[in-house]
Amino acid sequence: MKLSTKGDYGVRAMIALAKRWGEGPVQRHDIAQRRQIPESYLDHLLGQLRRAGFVRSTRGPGGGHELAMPPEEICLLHVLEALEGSLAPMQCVESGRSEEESICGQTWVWESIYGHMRQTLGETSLEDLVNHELEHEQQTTRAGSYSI
Amino acid sequence: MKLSTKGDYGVRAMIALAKRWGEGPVQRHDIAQRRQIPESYLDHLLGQLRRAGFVRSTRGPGGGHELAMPPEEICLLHVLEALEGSLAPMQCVESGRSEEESICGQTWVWESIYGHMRQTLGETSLEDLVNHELEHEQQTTRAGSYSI
DNA sequence: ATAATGTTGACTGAATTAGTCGTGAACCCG
DNA sequence: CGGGTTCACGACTAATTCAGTCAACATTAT
Repeated sequence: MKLSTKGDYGVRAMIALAKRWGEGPVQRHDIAQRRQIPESYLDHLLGQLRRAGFVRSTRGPGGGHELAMPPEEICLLHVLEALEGSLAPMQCVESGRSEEESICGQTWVWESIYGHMRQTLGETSLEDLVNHELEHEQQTTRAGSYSI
Repeated sequence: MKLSTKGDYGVRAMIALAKRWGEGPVQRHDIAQRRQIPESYLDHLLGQLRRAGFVRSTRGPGGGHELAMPPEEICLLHVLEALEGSLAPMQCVESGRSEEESICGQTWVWESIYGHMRQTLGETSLEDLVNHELEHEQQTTRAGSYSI
């Protein structure tokens, strides 16, 4: 039941872009370094995200990548599905074949879990993730600020 | 985010055993056939389930496998964890390392999803699965009973 | 004894994942 | 124009995991 690194990395990259929303293109190299993603691999992910319409890229000096829409309009579910395809934990959950149901016997449980997962991921936008991260940063900054 | 066939097959096998609870040992061959599991692979799964204490096996003629405790005392979560190890969708969800949090940025979402998943799987016993299956069988039987 | 059954671990093939690399294309600047 | 910067794409590879087989062995009923 692991999320692949593809999904993980992809979301990290999107968070990185969301954090710079409105500040012009961010370079691949920059994203890779900040979020610890192999740069040449990041290429593929950005490609998929661009084709899915979430990212806009410009070449040449001063080029880079940026979100194609505001962070609050992009939810985790769509990003992950663009990268990984369906997140369904079992075949029969997606296909809904009742023939297999009698052999498998657990479809209904996984359907429930999958439904909840989709809802949670669907309700969480990049903006939420960024805000959450900013809060966390404030805390650690405040804690360390005695050292001035 | 797929569940491996190991987990799927293992649960199928446990349902098969739960359905025969109290009727003595069931043979590997029987389980494999009913639930469409490769018989030699089922071996491994039963081994793991036995070592985890869910299944009791007896050798020799008339031998086979049976649950080591009543179906209502075995939940899906424990069965799956015995087979697959942790079901955590990401490393950092399990380890709870806050250093990675700042790079990954999505841990809290997955923690929530994982928590819900564990709760659902923990609340679902083999008995529940068997009952659900019996209800479903009744429906299909009733629907076809005009053919007498 | 012997036949039926479970037990174990080594082994293998296939599939998927996780990348790398090279070439090319667009763009900017002088 | 020409050279440096940056993305774009596809071919290729390495590593890992998954799924499954097989053979030798242990235990028990009769």
